[in-house]
Amino acid sequence: MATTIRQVAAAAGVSVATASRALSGSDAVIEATRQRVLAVARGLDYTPSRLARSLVTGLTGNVGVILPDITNPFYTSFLAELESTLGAHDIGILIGDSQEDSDREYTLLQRMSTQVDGLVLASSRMSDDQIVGATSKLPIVLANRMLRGASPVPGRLSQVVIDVDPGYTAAVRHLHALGHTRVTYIDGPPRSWSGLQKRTALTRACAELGMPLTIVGTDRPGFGSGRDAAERIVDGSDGDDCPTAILAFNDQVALGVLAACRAAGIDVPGHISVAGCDDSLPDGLAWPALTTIDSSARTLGRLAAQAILNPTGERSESVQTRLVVRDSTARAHQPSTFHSTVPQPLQESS
Amino acid sequence: MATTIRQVAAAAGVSVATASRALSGSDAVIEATRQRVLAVARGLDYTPSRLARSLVTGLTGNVGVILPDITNPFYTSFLAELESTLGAHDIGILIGDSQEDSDREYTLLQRMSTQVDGLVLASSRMSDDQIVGATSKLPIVLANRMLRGASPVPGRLSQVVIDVDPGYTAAVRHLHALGHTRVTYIDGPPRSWSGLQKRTALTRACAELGMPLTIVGTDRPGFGSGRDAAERIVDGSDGDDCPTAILAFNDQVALGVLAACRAAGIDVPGHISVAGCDDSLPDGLAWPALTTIDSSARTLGRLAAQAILNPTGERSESVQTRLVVRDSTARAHQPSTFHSTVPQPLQESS
DNA sequence: TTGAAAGCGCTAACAG
DNA sequence: CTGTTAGCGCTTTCAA
Repeated sequence: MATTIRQVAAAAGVSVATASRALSGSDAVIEATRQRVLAVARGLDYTPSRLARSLVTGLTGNVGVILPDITNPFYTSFLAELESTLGAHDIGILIGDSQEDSDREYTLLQRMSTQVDGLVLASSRMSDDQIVGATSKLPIVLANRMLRGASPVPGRLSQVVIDVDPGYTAAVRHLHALGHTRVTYIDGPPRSWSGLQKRTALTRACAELGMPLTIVGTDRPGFGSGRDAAERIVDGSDGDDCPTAILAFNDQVALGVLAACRAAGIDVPGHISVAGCDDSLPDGLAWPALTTIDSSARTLGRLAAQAILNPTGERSESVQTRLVVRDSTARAHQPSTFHSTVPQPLQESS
Repeated sequence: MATTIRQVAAAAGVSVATASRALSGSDAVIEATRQRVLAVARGLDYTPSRLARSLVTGLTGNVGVILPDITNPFYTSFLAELESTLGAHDIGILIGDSQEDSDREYTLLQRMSTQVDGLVLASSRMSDDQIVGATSKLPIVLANRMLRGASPVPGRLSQVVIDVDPGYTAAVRHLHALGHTRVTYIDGPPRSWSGLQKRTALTRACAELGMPLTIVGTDRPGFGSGRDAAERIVDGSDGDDCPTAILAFNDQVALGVLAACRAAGIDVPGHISVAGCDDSLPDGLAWPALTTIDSSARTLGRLAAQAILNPTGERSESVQTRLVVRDSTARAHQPSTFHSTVPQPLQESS
């Protein structure tokens, strides 16, 4: 059995109360006593039980983090920043991977609820009602997701998001200026809030410029989805309706697009321009260097950590985005090289 | 305040003892009573406090996982498998990122020690003594690391590792058979146990074939390190001592090597062959497709989870490895042609 | 089959 | 400044 505070107290010849005070750095202890207690504690290799402490104080010193896919670099960066910021405050992290499944997310939330002081829900797939309901058990930080305006935001809910609008709008304008006429967007998972934001921004920006937009969905926003989607796009097109540019939900998806193009012998950016989102790739990973939208998962992690550390009631912060132009986007390929120039009507599913 | 078992008991008209029994599925409760308690509990939205339960049972239902870099896909896969396996048994996970730092690792261990039932140390950078010492506080599963034979292995320590020897040996023989004469190995972090294994396997295999081996180190085993190391290798060599093949600590490093070669106009595998380790890349990510050593982080995660679930005293399991030949390794380039300033086409006759 | 009571290890009044 | 006392929410003897 591990050493308890009672043994420390006994060995130091003081009461448990005094031992507790000495150990927890209360100033209501004379220095000599404190030193004695501390020395004894060290000698006995005493580690206070956070469990017992939590039970009485009602504070656990832990926060729970639930995310859709711990294998996705976006969440991994987010988590790294969160962990290091909170770790510096001696706060521990309970982690749960919901695997994009809202039921599993709820189960995890339940399991964590009695052993954490708060919860960070990254890209939650739960309904607004479920989330609002959960705030009655715990303070919650919603990351990369916002409640639809309608529902009243409870006091114990913070929201930190990435405002993708400027970035995606700039991307569309950038492509338009380069003469692109048909752009396809490869979206993220169906229930993704940020996917909705991106679709919305793109739809608006394209409409403003009179550019047709095609949207295709994926289940998981990774390399494989991007590659598969791009293969379908390329295979399913004759020259006429093949997009001149592909925008992706994130850099991983864009990487998949680049791979599919390479495999199909399609030059990027010669024939098709490609852009990603997150600016998450180290220099040189993508070839050609990927035009992307700078949206830092790390920054989001920091904001989430601050919301946890500083729960000033409801709050809502957002990370700005901007376009980073690199080598994967260029002047549009001349349609004449394709078979025909007659524009086709494109369906749009948003 | 959340509902307590006392309130449930009161509302159901039974004692807390009975309520507890009903809730925890003890058979010493008449069915009618159980149903009543359960109904009341549901009505009150009761969630049992794991904290309180832990305090009395001495079991937390959590395990801690400490790893060197949560941003590294290897650990991320490992963690995903671990989380999902343990999650299925309703076991929670406390996570800690040591950032390759053994002091931080020890701090995390301390912090977790009173709120977990066991600890998984992935690629621990702590000393054997520290690890052995820690087993007195907790059952420990060492993943991707073994104690040096000397120290007696305590009963509460399990070790699950990847046996890289077959894979790296096969890689060396493969290169030798292709006529390679100078191979350079780009290693992982200084204190890495698996790095030591790899160096050892390579050194032996090369010695057996009379092939010289150069080893260069990195701090963090990622894309950037691989790229930088490869740049140095290429820049620092004139044609004569430039390696004909580069082996890497893992696929991320190998990816960096590929990028550096591409940037320098060096053809892979025409001029230099490259191989990674882990077989962690989705098909199409690397170009050319990467020859690698199949060593599954997921499998390691599963073994670690089993060691936690089934603590049959000391145990030691290992995952086997084998070479997966793809397109990044080929017949060695003839030194005489190396000095040409123009990159050579891929094909080569033999 | 149920209930009363004794803690798990710790902190937080309240006295002294 | 220090000690005594009462729990935090739960499980688990031990009796009934």
